[in-house]
Amino acid sequence: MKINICLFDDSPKVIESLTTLLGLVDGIQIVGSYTQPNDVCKKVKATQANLIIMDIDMPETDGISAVKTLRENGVSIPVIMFTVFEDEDKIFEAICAGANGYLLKNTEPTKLIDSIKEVMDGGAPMSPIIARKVLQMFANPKQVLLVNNYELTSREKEILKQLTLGLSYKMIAAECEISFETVRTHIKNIYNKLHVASMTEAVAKAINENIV
Amino acid sequence: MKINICLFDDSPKVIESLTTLLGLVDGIQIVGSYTQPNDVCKKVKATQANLIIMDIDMPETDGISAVKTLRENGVSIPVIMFTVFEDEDKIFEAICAGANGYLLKNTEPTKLIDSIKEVMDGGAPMSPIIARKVLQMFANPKQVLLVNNYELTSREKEILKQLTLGLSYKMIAAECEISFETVRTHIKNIYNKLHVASMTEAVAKAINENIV
DNA sequence: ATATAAATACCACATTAGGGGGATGCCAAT
DNA sequence: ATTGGCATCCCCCTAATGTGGTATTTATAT
Repeated sequence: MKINICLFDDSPKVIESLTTLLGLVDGIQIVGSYTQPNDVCKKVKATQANLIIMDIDMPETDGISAVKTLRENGVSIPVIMFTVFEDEDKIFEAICAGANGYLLKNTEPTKLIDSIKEVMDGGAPMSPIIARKVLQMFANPKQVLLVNNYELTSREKEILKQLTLGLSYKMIAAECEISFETVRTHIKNIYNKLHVASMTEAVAKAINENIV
Repeated sequence: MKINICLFDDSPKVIESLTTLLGLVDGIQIVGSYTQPNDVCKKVKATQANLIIMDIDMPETDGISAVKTLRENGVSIPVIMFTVFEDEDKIFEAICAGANGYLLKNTEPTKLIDSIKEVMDGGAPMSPIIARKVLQMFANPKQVLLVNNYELTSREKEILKQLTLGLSYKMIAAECEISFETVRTHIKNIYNKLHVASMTEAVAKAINENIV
């Protein structure tokens, strides 16, 4: 089965060289190339592509948003990010957006072709540096965590933790061996610091922002 | 610079075939092979290896624990997991333990050699299926690890979603344009299905298990 | 020595949430 | 034709939360 590629890159040079390179390979053809991913869904559908190669840094719409748009619209054909960025933010965002591969622009032609085949076989080709960083981020998600400092005291954090476990005021009082009223006081203070007004909001915030 | 490999695999056959294969490659040599990773730090140090290939399923000590032990003892030389397991749990654990690559045992010899070179160049070689799964886990860490089917109806999910946003019964009623009592009924049903008895538990479960 | 922050505790009052019912209309599957 | 699931609505009653206060003790910092 033929591999039909839809290419997005703001640099005509890149489009040209990829077109030349991939044109030489049997079973691979570029069926559409665009310098910006506006109306990305339409463009992809029009070309009947079964693989997308997407630059990240483009004027107007960036490639990561474009991938997000595709996925939100139910387009599930594989996308390889093709970019110069190797910082963790971009990698993280691209993967979360739904990219299936991440290659740096300095990738050698033969590697690029291998990667295209690999992604079509259900793989997830990544440049070595990228793969290493992905594993690091995976193993050590702390860096990716949100920075939030609500200046909760240790007791407050402890009680917030109990809330996220579904304990009631009474149960927390028993658990911490303090009075019911003290629990109420702490929770009032927690609400003030988190700017919330209910247990559910506090719990949602605590879990989502990894406070506890 | 020579690549000196320390190999751990409980199957003598695997050790033999890898020794034969890698022996043919210039610049690569196996400097130690063991059928179990007991005293893994000592063994690795003794062989002066600069790369470890580690099976997962071994009697006594498993390969993932061995990697953990190495990392805890400050041994930072790259480790490639070499295994038949392709389930998410094992992949996840191996990476978190500190593995730098993850290859399936059906990897072709040429790919294996490429991967060894790649990991020594700072990459993170993974078999295509593994790479794909890593990205999936990365993009959506919760969904992959948990299988939840509480059989909530779409309306119930909608209301549970509102709960996680911190809305009260009243506010949900207004938002969904249904009566307060209907909201209560839905929430009672949600609690039954989730086996919880309070908003906080429901919210915590919903967020943690990615139900909404 | 004295603010300051944290943890503790209490009261009063209003609002919200939770558990037990029962009931109706709609729609799809049998 | 009837059953079952879903969404809708209502009632009663109790328990739990939220909001507004005030107050004591202890440890730490100025």
